[in-house]
Parts: sequence; structure tokens; C-alpha cells
Amino acid sequence: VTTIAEVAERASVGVATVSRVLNGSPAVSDATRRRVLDAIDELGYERNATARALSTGRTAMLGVVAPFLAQPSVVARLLGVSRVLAGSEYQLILFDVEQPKPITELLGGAQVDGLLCISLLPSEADLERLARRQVPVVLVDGEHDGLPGISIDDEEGGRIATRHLVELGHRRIGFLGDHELTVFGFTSSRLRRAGATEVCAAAGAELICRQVRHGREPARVIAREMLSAEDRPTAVFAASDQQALGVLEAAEDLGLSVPDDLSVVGFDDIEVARYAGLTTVSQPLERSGADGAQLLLRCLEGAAQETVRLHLDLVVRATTAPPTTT
Amino acid sequence: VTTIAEVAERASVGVATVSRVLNGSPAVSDATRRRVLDAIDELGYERNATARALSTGRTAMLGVVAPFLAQPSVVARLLGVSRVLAGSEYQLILFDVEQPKPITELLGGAQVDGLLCISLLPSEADLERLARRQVPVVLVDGEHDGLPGISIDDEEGGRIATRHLVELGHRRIGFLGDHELTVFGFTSSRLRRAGATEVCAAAGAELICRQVRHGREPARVIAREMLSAEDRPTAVFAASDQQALGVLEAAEDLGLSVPDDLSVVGFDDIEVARYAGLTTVSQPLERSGADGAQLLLRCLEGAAQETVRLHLDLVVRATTAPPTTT
DNA sequence: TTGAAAGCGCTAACAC
DNA sequence: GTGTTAGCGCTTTCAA
Repeated sequence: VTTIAEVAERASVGVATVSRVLNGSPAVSDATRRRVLDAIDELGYERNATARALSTGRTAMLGVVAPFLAQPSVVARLLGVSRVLAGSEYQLILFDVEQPKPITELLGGAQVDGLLCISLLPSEADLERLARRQVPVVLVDGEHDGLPGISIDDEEGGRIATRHLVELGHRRIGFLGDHELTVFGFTSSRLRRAGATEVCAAAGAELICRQVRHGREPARVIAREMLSAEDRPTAVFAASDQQALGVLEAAEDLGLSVPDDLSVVGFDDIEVARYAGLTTVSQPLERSGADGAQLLLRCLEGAAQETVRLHLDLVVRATTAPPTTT
Repeated sequence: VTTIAEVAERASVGVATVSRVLNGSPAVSDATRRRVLDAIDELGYERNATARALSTGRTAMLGVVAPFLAQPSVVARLLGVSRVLAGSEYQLILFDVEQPKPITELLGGAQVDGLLCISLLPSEADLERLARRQVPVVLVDGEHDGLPGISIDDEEGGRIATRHLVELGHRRIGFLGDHELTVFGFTSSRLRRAGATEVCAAAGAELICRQVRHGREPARVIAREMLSAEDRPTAVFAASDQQALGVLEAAEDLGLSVPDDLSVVGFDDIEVARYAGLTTVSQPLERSGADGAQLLLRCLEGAAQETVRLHLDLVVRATTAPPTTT
């Protein structure tokens, strides 16, 4: 409501001078600066970010695209992003993806100086349009050709989980992962399965694969089916903790005791995992968001673009044990 | 990079006509509209939201201020907000509050058409400045004089939880709530305690109160102390599930078995509560966010401002039982 | 060190 | 129906 012009008038200077003061330009005499500052104070002036953005071509906003609600792991990542951005000059605009949909469409005309994609992969078309808009893109929990990003070695993660089961003595292992089609071109589930397949093959173990929509409930349904079979697996590796929780519920439904009748390994190590006593492959979730944000910030400064892979750990809790030889 | 002027030139029309097409004005002949649309297509034009915002005075962005990371309950609420906003023309800008700090400062010059405050109360000064900017404010999980919002009856919630304990036979009850100073002028913890106090008084039960910084770990520390006392309470009512979880951990630390040696009631019914088998007072978290967003949307349309109170439920799980008379 | 003025890309009167 | 033009509030040359 108060504009720079009113401040200028009150301080008896030109608008350019006010702008200089606002932007901390050294080319203003102390006396003038004082007058301007006083005028700003008296008028309760606050600079209009929109006008500034139009003029400079920078909005000081970073977009974060993520399937926010689908997975708790995304929340943890977002937390890292938020913490880093809080210490920067950028604001965070959240674009929640509920279903696969062109990112650019979702963005609408929204002007952002940079974009962070969490747990989803932009399509080639999206990338092209983003490039035309000169918006740098950083991936968190995803990899793509030329794009900088933070990720993990999903295949290795699959190996870690499966190796654990194999070493415990399991030879008939179930795998529960995302249904490829529903997950935004997201390949981690597939890679984790590849890792599992590799280890099973080497150990002469059988891997029974099922794909399902993400989330606990769908996993529960499929797991119930998988565990009802005559030759049910003695252990299940779920591609996410959420799905692992679904498996645990299914086990309970069927009266199977964990880990005696069934071992379960998850992936992510989200907070609930601890409460459920779930054995899982742990990845630094919050860290990934923080690092991703930092990376984007550096891209914005024109720095070189890198891709970082974070470390994975097996966390053994109470849902895995050797199979009972019935 | 492409502007409305280029589109206009290509379609051999004036910029106003392009603008009309862009905004779906009916006052454009079909033939012209076609030409414009084609030009837009060929040029891959996308309208610049910043310029539009500057011109119209509306940014199509809604701010959400929340102590996002502090509490899982806030995440659930945010989820409701996000879902509603996804169906609107507005984008969501997230302002994460890590520590008490003037909201307007946090907002910076960021232009938002409306503001949703989740689980925190803006100061009078903030409210004034927001009003001067003509930004409508809606509260989610909070109440304030003239402001519309979605809330619950915290005092009644305190009564519900405590009544449950009293009815089970507990006569020495601990209360663990937020430290008033740390929570953004947030009064729910205080009100919940008031409800608890009332019920205890009526039942002739003793209420031992402790205040603590929010979060699980601080609660654990204080609870450990509270439960180490000679005359320790036989039940604890925590003002949030997070804190209740801390109490459960403290009990485990001390070798107290729940619910035999100690009953625990939480508040919120966040997702983990279910896994921890925590008895708690359940409030519709996601719903509160959704309703709040809807309310804000209506305010933006100039509709009357209301305040809604959501329903509370006691969810009895495995952490409460009658006290064992040792 | 300071001010005047020309945009930034769009919308909305106002004329034709 | 359509075009012209004056802003929206700020930044940033360019002169002084």
C-alpha cells in the first residue's frame, strides 16, 4: 500500500535512491540513508516482492515438486529442504503431486528461480520446457542424465536387504514393490528388485515378485494373498517401509507371527519403522533434502552441477530372524 | 521468454486481444481466438505469473505458516490444506516456523493473497500488519478474537482424556504439556491442562503437572524424572502424542510396564499412535487443514467468516488400564 | 552521490 | 470485437 515513491517523497529523494538503500548499495551518503530509513520506518513501508520480481526477473522462490502425501519419506526429505531454505533468501513453493501429470502443467505459470523434484522424475517434455524457462532443476531421490541430484544406489539397497535375508537362511523370498505405472517414472522400486534378484540368483534362492500401488493398504491386500499361498515365502522384502507395514498387518491378519513365521525387511527407515520394530534399509532422508536444496542453491549461483549418492545402512530390528524349519 | 506482444504480432492482433483470450473473455470472435491460440501454440508461449500479479494485484498464492517440522500433527493438517488447494487456482507457499518469530518478518515482502496459520497464533502486531496489507488470515488449530478458523475444544479434550483415566480408577495422575513460552502463543496445552484439572478436582484425584519443550525427547527426560519419584503417578496424560511417546520411552527406561504399572494417554491421534498402541484423544487432523483451506478460499471470495470446532473422540488402545493396587 | 526515465509483461479502461 | 495506452511498483542505466 505504501510505495517506494511515497517513501522517496517523504525523504525528499528520488526513487532510485530509496531503491539503493533498500538494496544496500554503498553509493548512498550516510545522511541520505538515514533520512530514507526514517521515512521507511515512519510509513511502515514494505517492498513489494512482485514488482521487484518483475523488474529483476528473479522471484526468490524455489519450487518443490513432490508426491508429498503419498510417502512419509517425502515429508522427511522436505524437512531437510525447508531447513536449508530457511537460511537462504528463498521462499519455498510446494507443488504437491497426487497423480502423474506434467510438472509444467502443475507449475502453471508460476515463476520459480529453481526447482527441486523429490521422489519423481520429470518427463523429457517437462525438462525441455523448464530448460527454455532457464529454470535449473535438481533431483532428490532420483537420477537423470544431465541433471544434478542427490540419490542412493537403489540396486545396492536391494542387495543389502536381500543379502540379510539370505544370510539368515531364507530361500523363498517375497518382493513387494511399486506398480511401475503409478509412480511418476520413478525407478527405485525396480532397481531395488533388480538388486534382490541378483542376490537371490547368486544364493540359489527364489524371489516371488508382486507389484502394487504404493501405500500401506494396497500392500496389505497383496501381501495377504501372497502369504496365503501354500508355498508362501518365509521372508518378504518390501520396497518401502510403508509397504512393509502393510505386510506386517497382513501377517497379523493371517495369524502369522513375525519374525518366527515370517521375516520382513523394509526400505527408507521412516520414523514409524522404529516403532514397528521394523528391520529396514536406512537412508538419510532429511539429509537428502538438505543436500538437494544446497545443490540447487549452488546451481543458482552458477556453480558446477554434481550428482551425489548417499550412504545406505541396514538397520536390524525385530522383524527378521532365521526361518523356522517346520 | 515469449511475451504477449510477440503472440499478438504473430496473430496480427493487439495485446489486449491476446490477454482476452488468455483470460477467457467471451468478447473475442471465434476466428480471432483461433488465430491467437495457434500463435500461442506455435510460440510455446506461457503467461508470466509475476507480471500478471503485479497488474492485477493478486498473486494466486496462499501462504501457510506452520511449525512444520516440530509436530507430525502439523504435517497431517498440511496434507488437508494441500489437497484442497490442489483443486483451486491457488498455489501454496510454505513458511516453516522453527522458532517464535514475527510472522510478517518471516513472510518478508512475499506477496500472498491469504494466509493460513497452523498451530500457532500470530501476534497482535503481525495481525495489524497483515490487515494493512489486506491479507485475510485463517487459523487452523487456534482461536483468536475476530479471526475465522478451525479448532477444537481443547479444554473438553483435556476432560475426555482425564475422565478416562479417572474412570479407570486412577487417583494420582501426571500431566505433561508444552512449556508455554516455547510455543508461539499457542494455548492448547494450557487448555488441555485446565480440562484435566477440572476433572481431577471433581473426582478428588491429584494432578501432577510438568511442562516441557515439545517433542519426544524432552518429554522422555521429564517423564523419567516424574516417574522416578517415590509417589509417582499411576497414569500420565500427555498434551500431545509426541510427548506421550516420550513418556512411553521413559517407562521402558525405568522398567515400568504399560499399562500395568502405568497408563498413558496422548492427544491428536497421529499416525504413529496407532503403531504404538497409544490410547489418545483423536481429532480430525487432515480435515482441519482441508476445512481451514476451504474457509480461506471463501474469505477470499468475500464470504462471511466463521469459526468451526471439530469433534473429538477418545480412542482407547493398549496403553491404559486400571491401576494395579500394589 | 543523486535523480529522471525507461522498461519488466501483463491487465483494464477507454475509444473506435 | 478489437486496438491503444496507461499503469502495477520496482530496478537500473544514463546523465548530471
